[in-house]
Amino acid sequence: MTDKPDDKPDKPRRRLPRSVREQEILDAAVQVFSKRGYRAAVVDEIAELAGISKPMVYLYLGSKEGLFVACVRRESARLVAAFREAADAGGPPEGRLWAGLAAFFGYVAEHRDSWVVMHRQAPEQGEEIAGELAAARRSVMAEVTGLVGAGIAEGGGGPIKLGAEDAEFVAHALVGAADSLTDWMERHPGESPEAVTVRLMNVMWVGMRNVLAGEVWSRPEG
Amino acid sequence: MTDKPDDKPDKPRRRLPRSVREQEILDAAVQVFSKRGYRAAVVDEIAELAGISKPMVYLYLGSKEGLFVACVRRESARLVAAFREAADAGGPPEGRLWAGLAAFFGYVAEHRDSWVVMHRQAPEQGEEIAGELAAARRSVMAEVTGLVGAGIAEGGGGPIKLGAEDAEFVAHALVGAADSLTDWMERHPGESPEAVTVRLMNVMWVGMRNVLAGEVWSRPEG
DNA sequence: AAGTAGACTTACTTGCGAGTAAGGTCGGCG
DNA sequence: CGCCGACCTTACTCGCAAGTAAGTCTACTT
Repeated sequence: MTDKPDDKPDKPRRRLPRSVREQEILDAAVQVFSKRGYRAAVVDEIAELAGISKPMVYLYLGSKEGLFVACVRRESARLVAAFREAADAGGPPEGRLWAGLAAFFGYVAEHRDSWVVMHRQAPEQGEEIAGELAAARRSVMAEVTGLVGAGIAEGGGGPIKLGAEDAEFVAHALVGAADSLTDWMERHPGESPEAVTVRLMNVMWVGMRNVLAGEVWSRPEG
Repeated sequence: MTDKPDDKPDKPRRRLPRSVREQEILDAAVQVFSKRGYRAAVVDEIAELAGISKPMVYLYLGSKEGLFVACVRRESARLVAAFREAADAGGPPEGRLWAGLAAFFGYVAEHRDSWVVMHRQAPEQGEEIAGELAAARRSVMAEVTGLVGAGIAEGGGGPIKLGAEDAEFVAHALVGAADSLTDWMERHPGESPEAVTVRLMNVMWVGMRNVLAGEVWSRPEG
């Protein structure tokens, strides 16, 4: 409790190498940006949460904007990595899509801040920020589109022909649904990410499969 | 309407009754909030866009927060009204869901600002704001859940039993997919809201229908 | 015409938060 | 030791934007 000068660093000002401290700053920034949004986030709060003072943040990350961009880059890379690792396993596209989505839900459930930061920011100022957010979304979307496209190609023997545009459409629908379902998951803590994935596959994959098989829906009349 | 027969049409410094001016302020506010996000939006800009000066905004709406809340209330009421009007027509739940979703896409395509304001704001500060946004989302979700539930009940003759929880799940997936697809629509201006709705129904409704008929998807094997 | 109420403005005050200057502390190494 | 480079701080500046005080203008009533 009482701080000994050098024996047991219970909670003294730890002196950390830059590489470590930078990651801690990013950890704190993701939390605060996620909670408050970019504009309402206060750099002082991020610094305090990281256990240092504001000038360190500016020394290491340059500016609030640079800090945010670094967050988005790191977090989107993490999500894409999680998705890819799960989906890169062999097997049919169906199983790989399942694995990818399950990884997605698992990631979002466990790192909710990360997801909110990279996907739920208002289209606020800054060409730089807008571009970085767009890039992050695009990279996630590209992963999903790839898998969906593979699924379409596999089921391509039927009477319906679907192309790249359709894969993009389904990918958008899937990602949007997944995003919205993270809210649903919060109100249903009993449901595991895997269970949610199965539910989603039941609605969307079965639909796609049957469309490919020829069961096309069309507007009743009116 | 009728031009005053006095001086320049260049600067028509119109004097408007409060009820009218308030609506113009809200129109401007929705534009600016949508473009910049709540926190980055500047009241002066809203006032200028509405053709008046800042104190009028405060006189009529009380505060920036009050202004935002009023926007969210008005816009979400509009969207719900559009959805309800389309979906209240008779016919099978399937057709009503189609009509509701088509109205939704139509609304979002035509009043993009409105949608962005009520659904894409960061979870910024303010219990008041957070509550209002949550209420807006809930009212939209409730509409969709109702229709989906009706669809489930109609198809309830099959071997699979789905309940209120499942309707809520599907509604979340639908709304999220619809939200994300508004981005897709921006890159495919050729696709009408109706066409997008048909695509979405093909993926999701067909899936739901077949799940109800017994075609359950389950995870291949790990 | 004179009075009044409500629409509208200019010109502030105030606080907050991004960014910075200037320096403090600590460990290692000649 | 003494100094160097890294980590880290206190204590500012300064601009921007929320909110307001105090008044002006005009349409309408009597």
